[in-house]
Amino acid sequence: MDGAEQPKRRPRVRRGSGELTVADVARQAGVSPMTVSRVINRLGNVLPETRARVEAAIAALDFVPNPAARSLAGRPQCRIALLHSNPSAAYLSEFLVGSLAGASETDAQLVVEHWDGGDSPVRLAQRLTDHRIDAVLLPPPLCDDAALLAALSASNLPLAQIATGAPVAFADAVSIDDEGAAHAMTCHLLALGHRRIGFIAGDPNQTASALRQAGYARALRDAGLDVDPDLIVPGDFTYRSGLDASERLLSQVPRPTAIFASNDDMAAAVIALAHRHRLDVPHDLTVCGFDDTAMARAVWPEITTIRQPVADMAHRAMLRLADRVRAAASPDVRAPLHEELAFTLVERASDAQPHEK
Amino acid sequence: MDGAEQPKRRPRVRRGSGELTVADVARQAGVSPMTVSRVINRLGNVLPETRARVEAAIAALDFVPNPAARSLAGRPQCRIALLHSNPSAAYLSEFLVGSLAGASETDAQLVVEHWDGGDSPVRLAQRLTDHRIDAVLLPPPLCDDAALLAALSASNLPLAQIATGAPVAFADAVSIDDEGAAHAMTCHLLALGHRRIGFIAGDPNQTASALRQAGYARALRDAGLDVDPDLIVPGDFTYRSGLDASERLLSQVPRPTAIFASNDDMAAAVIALAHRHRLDVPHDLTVCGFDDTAMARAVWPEITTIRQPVADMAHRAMLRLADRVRAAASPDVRAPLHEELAFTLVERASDAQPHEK
DNA sequence: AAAGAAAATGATACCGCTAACACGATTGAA
DNA sequence: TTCAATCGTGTTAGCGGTATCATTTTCTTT
Repeated sequence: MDGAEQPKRRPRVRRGSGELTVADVARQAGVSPMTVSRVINRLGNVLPETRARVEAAIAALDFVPNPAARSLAGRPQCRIALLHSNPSAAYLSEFLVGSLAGASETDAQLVVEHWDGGDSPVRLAQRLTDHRIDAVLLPPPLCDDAALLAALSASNLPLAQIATGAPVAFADAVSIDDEGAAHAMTCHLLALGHRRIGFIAGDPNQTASALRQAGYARALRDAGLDVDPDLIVPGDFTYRSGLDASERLLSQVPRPTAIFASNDDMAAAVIALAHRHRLDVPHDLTVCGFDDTAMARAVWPEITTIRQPVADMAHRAMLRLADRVRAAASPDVRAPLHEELAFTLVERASDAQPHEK
Repeated sequence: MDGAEQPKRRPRVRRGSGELTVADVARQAGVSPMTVSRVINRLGNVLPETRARVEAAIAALDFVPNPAARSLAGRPQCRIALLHSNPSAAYLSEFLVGSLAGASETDAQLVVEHWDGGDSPVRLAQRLTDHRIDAVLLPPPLCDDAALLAALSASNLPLAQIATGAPVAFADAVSIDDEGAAHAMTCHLLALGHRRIGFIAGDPNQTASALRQAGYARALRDAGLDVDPDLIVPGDFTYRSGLDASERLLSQVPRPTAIFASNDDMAAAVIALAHRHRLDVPHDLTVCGFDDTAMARAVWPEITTIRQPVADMAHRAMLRLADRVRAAASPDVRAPLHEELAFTLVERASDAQPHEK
């Protein structure tokens, strides 16, 4: 041993979690870490052959980049709020599942915020920016609140409306064709042979309601039938309103042979009331709903309804917002995009051909 | 200018997002960044006076530490899976909201995973560890699946059972006192004056079912009443089963004056059937449920039920798991903790005193 | 074919925070 | 009084990526 004093520092203890890093992949592929990063992020200027080698290495090692490091190293953080008004809304869980999937895909953080209208929209916007929220996801019914939309937009927050009937110019929107779906359902009832079809409208404050009613009316007209105003009764999407509405419909003479409710809760109410009137569903009365929420399969008979791909919608909206937040600095701010996803008519047990008396 | 060549590198462009850092706080407080970190993480060995100064600086600047940097700098990552079997279960959204709150508090990542029993439990465990899941949150009914629990535990994954009736020794558990809650509800019915109280049992595969039934029976015995086996009918938590069960109860002579269903879906079915029998709820028949899911407020009259603080439960479980994952390296592995949260009896419109005929 | 432009890749320095260690100031024990 | 243990705080070196610039290679162009 020489007399020179040893350097004081000993080799530091590794803190690393032992997980793979870009360096491991780089070694395996015989390139530099930077090239690996380029491949991962699909940045151009990588020879196809190199890219292939790196991709092979990634696959071989089953490498997953560390999101924390990623976001720390320059990629802007991205916190997206899901603003809801009703924590027990039936669609919320599907909503969350979809958003969460989108969030983890884009390495965004999902923050669930609640707003019941107690604060003013402006205060809410303030609260959100204080919480460093970068964008907001708006499920119904909040997606149709004009004052809210205005306030959030004024705070320069990118917005996404989900399942709205009236997309605004300054927000992204993902929805289904409510009018078309209601049209399809009505056609389905017509095809079964129904001619007197009652319709229970939805909450007039939600934009989708009018669209659904329009689809119903168009289908009747297309079939050469008159739209009888007596067969259209108001509702507000609650079970209770469905009870009142169906009472009005079922007391008519002649009674409608089918009732199309604007959502499943009201459809469930129709079934309950029909049973109280000693009517068999679907033998004496066909009932159908809209949304395919848990209620549709909770009751008996299970309700024929329109399925909205809620999880998908939330997923798409999430990706779109993350994109927008990350691209905010760049010059090419894309115009808001209004996307329409396909709905499905799911036939269950509450519909049948009209019964000849 | 001197002739020496300028260093090639120019000052780098700042990539920072302009957000505050520990350094800013340190400057403001006149200490080093490390001391700020110590204060934030409540590590000991900081003079109270220094701590106060730092805390003041944090408050003044409204500083929030960057979670990405935090986890990158050593704190072990923490990915927790919420494993569910039914994406549209009524409680799932509350569940997610609570878990998400816990996740953001502890800087853990929540991953939602679905399992319908298609894969073997062992394969599932494999899949989870492949996805680098560190711990698993189990809501009902999965929290009672013995094979699943065994497989996950064998993979060394910390587990938390939520709302289970039978906590296992090797998992954390957060639940309510199902037996006590059922007892309380039954006492409530007795206090109203009911003596013939029907009971609809829950799915025998879920451990909470037996507890609820036991609570019902104990309350009757406490009141000096016999437990009439004819008044206890089986169910499986579905609306459909509630329909069958209540048919059996309502056809008895004398008819029960109250029916206590083990969950809200079945209670809703009781109401529907009662209406079909031209019975007014609650005038002719008192109905109550359990869980306080969306169904309880969807139907009319709204159902008197037992509220489980699902969001809180998920929240607590989440914190516990994050703790456990982070403490995994340390020697003092705490014993699993079984926690019991308070329930609430929420009175709505489906109960009343028995009506004298 | 030489010079120049463009493309591919590498090297370096961070992002914001904290583990590990260093070090001066107290405090306590011998 | 001297030396060691302790405490409070500062210093250094990463964590695992990526922005930026440097360098090398390849392809044009005249």
